[in-house]
Amino acid sequence: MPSSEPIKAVRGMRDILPRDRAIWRVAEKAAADVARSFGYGEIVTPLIEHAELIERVGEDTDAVAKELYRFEDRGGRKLALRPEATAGVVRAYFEGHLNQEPQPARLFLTGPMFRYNRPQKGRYRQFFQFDVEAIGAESPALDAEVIEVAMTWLHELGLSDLKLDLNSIGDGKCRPAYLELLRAYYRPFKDELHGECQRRLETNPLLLLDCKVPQCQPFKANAPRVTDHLCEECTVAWAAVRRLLDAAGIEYRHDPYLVRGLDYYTRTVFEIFPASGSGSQDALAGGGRYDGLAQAEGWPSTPAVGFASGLDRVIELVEASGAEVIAAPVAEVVVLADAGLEVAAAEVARICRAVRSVAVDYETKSLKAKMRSANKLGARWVVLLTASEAERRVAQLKEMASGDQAEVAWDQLPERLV
RNA sequence: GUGGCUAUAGCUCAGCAUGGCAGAGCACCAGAUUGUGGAUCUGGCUGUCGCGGGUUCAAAUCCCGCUAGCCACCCCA
Repeated sequence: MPSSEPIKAVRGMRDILPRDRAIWRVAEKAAADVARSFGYGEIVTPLIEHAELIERVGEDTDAVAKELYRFEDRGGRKLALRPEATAGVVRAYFEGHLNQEPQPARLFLTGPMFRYNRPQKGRYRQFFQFDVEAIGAESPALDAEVIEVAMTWLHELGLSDLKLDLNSIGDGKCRPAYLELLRAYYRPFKDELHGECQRRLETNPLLLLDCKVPQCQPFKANAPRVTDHLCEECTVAWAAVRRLLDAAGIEYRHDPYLVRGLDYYTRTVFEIFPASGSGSQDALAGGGRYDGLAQAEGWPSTPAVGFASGLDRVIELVEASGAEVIAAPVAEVVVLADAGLEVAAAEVARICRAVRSVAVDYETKSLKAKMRSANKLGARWVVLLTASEAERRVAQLKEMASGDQAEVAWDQLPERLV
C-alpha cells in the first residue's frame, strides 16, 4: 500500500511504450529514408537553446509570450526548450560552417519539441517533429523539392488522401506595398472586425486573411490578393514552384488566405492536411520559405526553405487509417529453468543469443505459468532446463507453433533455432 | 489562456438522479491436467471510489476548491 500518491507523468508529457514504439520506428525510418533519398543529411541539435534565439525568431507572438518553456540554468543563463527546429538548425548551419560547403545545405532532423500549450488529443507539451530544411539557396525548385519530400514521406506511410494548400506572400520588396493596399481595403470595415483584428489592421494586416472569427469572414472575398501584387522576382518564383509541382504530379490548391505572421517569411507558404478531415485545421505538415530568418538571428542574410511535421499527429492518423504494424515479439526464445539454475539458464540464453533474441524467465512460478507467459509474449521457442539436464549440458527445445519438443545439446541450440 | 464533459479494481466501465454493505466484464493467480502454452470449465486475489475540504447520524453519490484526461476554441514561431 503506497504511503502517498504515486508520482505521475508531468501534464502534457507521455510515454511511448514498447508496443507503440514499432509504429514510431516505421514513421521515423520512413522520414529518414525519404529525406536521404533526396540528398538530405541528418542533423541533431540541442533541445536547449538561448531564450533569445527563440524570442527573436518568434518576436512578440503569443507563442513566445505564453508557450515557451523558459528557465535559467545554474550559471544564470536565460534558456529555453526548443519549440521548433528551424531556429536551431539555422544556427547550427552557421556555427558548423555549413555555409562554406556546397549550397544549399540539405538537412533533416527528428526529435522532441516543447510548447506549453493546453494538452488535448494529438497535442502534447512534448511532441515530435520531422523537420526538413534546405539552407543557402534561393531556387524555387527547392520550395517544390521540400514539398515533394513531405508528400513522399506521408505517402510512404500510407496517407495518400492529402490536400496541399499553397500560397506566396511576396518578399521585402513587394510585400510592404501590398500590406498598404490591404490596410486601405480593410480600414472602412474596421469597426466591424473583432477586437484582435482591429489591432492587426495596423500592426500585422496579413493576419486578417487568416482570421477564423465569423464576423471577419465576409470581408475576405474582396480583399486584394497578395499573389496579384508580387514583384517581378516573386512572380517568377511563384510560377516556377507551381510548374515544378505540376511536373512532379503533386496536386495543390491555391489558398490566397494562407499566410505567416512574421516578417522573415518570404514567398512560398504551404500546409498539408488530411483531405477527408472535415475541413479540420489540423495540419499534418507546414512550411515555406524564410529568406529573412538567418538575418533575424544575427547571421548574414541567407535564403532557406523547409517544413516541419508533427509525428504525433501523423502517427495517430496512420493508426486511425487502420494500418497494422505488427510488433516484433519481445523475445523469440524464452529460457525456462527450475529454481537454482539461474547461472545455467543465463549461459544457455547467451548461447542462443548468437542467432535469436532471448529472454530468461527467472520468476519462481510453476512451469505451467511460465509456459503461459512465454506464449503470451509471442515466443517462437522455449528452452526448458532441469538440474540433471543442466548437468549434462543439454536442454529441451520446444517449438511453440508445432508443439514439437526434443532434447538438444547446448552447443547445438543455435543451429536448431531456424 | 477560455468554455464544456469526465475521473470508481491492472484495463474498460456500471452504480450517483432520490445519500444507507464497493460491483461486472476483461486481465492476473490457482485448480481441473502427477513439472509443458493456446480452447473450455471451476475457484481466487486486487479499491485512498483522482486529491483536499464542506453538508449529514451516514457521502462513490450532494456542495466548494485543486489536479489530471478528453472535446471545442485559441495557438502552432
